[in-house]
Amino acid sequence: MEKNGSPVGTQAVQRAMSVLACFRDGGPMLSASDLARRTELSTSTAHRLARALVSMGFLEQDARTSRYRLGPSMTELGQLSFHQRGLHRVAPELGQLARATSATVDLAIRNGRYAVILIGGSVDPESGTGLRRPLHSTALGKVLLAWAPPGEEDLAALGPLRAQTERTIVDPCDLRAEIERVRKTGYALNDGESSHGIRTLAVPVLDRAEQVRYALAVRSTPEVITDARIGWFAMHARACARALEVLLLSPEERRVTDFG
Amino acid sequence: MEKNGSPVGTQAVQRAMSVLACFRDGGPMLSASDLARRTELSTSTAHRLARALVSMGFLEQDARTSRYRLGPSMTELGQLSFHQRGLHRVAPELGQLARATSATVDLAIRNGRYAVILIGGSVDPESGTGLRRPLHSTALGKVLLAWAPPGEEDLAALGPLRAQTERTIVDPCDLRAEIERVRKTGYALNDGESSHGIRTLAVPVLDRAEQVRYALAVRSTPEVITDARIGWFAMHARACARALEVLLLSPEERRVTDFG
DNA sequence: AAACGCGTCTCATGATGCGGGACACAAGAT
DNA sequence: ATCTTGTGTCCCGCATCATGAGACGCGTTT
Repeated sequence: MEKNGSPVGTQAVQRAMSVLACFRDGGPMLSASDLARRTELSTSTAHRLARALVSMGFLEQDARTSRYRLGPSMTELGQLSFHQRGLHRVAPELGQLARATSATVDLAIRNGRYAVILIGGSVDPESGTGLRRPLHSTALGKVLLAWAPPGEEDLAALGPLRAQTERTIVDPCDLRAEIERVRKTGYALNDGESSHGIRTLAVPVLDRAEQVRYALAVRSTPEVITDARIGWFAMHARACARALEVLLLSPEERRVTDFG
Repeated sequence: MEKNGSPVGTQAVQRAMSVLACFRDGGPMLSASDLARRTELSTSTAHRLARALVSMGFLEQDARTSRYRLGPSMTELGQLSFHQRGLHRVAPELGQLARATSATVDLAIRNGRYAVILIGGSVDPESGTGLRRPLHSTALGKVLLAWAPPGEEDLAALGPLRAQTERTIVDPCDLRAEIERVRKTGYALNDGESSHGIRTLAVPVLDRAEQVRYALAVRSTPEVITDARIGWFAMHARACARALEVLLLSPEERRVTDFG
């Protein structure tokens, strides 16, 4: 994938993972040649890796079309990690925030050069569970950059800052300044920088080590999130973030009819 | 993992996946040497694989303890596959069944030699999201065996049928007969075969190809699920299963405040 | 019919992953 | 204090393993 650090010792593994990573952007079902194209591997290699992944349940192959999709092991380990993070407990809180603000609410984590929305409540193509958003042009991303853990705060590692709209911050210096502002004010704003007529406000969510692990965002139009009401939205978002922090900290506790 | 088919061409990948698989049974955080022990790999290899997985976000390493846990890519792809399967839409239905029957409800998928609970609403150690249950000693497992897809119906591949209680079916012939009965009646029963004083009833959930993809179970004590009421529970479970089938088939449709 | 695209498999080659071993560090045990 | 045991980390030569060209059969398109 990235031509970076890890020099040797793991080529096959990296390639296998990049096969899995295809499903992030590609549709839910990909053919063997799709995989070969997307990963830029030879068909033999892609095919062999896919078979290996199938044999361990990380992919599964449709009997009729012989196309691949993410397999039960992926769902299993994903659910496991979702629960180990305690994320199943936060959904009700997010719904409450969505209703209180009449906005779309997303919870995201950083994964490499992207903010990944783990729980999201919208159908619009820029929000919703599973989506990967750029770090420099979204409120979620700015929050995750502003309090990035040591080793991940390098803006140069983001590569060229692609413009999504004419308001997108494309100059690294401007981005640095913006991120400094986010750190000062405690929240990030995206005012039409990733798509026209959409305004997003995001705040950090801390883990037990007091490090920013997730970002919480409310999205709506500038008519709803007006300049005058930004403070109000920030307050609500932060209150929700604090509630999430408590939920994520607290030990396991479920009832029989809980299905978050 | 299994010493089966795939002869060559994928050793590194299989090993990397078996590193990930450690987290199924092990705790949420494992040290490098834990991984080496569980995978039966040399410490060098386990370490190198773990590093590779970290570099791609499939694992993450705690800065303080240098132990590993499942990483954001795992959560991301897991959530993606969870949504691609449409599973986020079924939780309310499961909750309703749980309330209607005053029982614990679990939805499971087959993964190799296990039934994996993808959504479960209980704290008891035999139920709940993420758990792996044997196929031969659970109602969920019997359902998944009874309508196994071609290539997975071989009971011999299950290995020795380990006894959980004195009622567990350990003879392959008995299991074959039991499975035949499940096919005939349309539901499976587990009456203290995996743990004393627990009775479970499971029914199949079909996908769009009319194949059994999931199993749905209600669990309680024999005092609740009495012999006389088994039919009633089966009916309710099947009704819920049908509702799930419709939900899983229907195209994407969410509202802003949905947080399944 | 011919030309494509696709999924699948084989096989010789050498690049790649392997693990013994070394080192540093920490926490008990003697 | 010194030894012991368990860690996490990294190097580096050897040979095992992954690699990709190519072949084959099968549909669909031209």
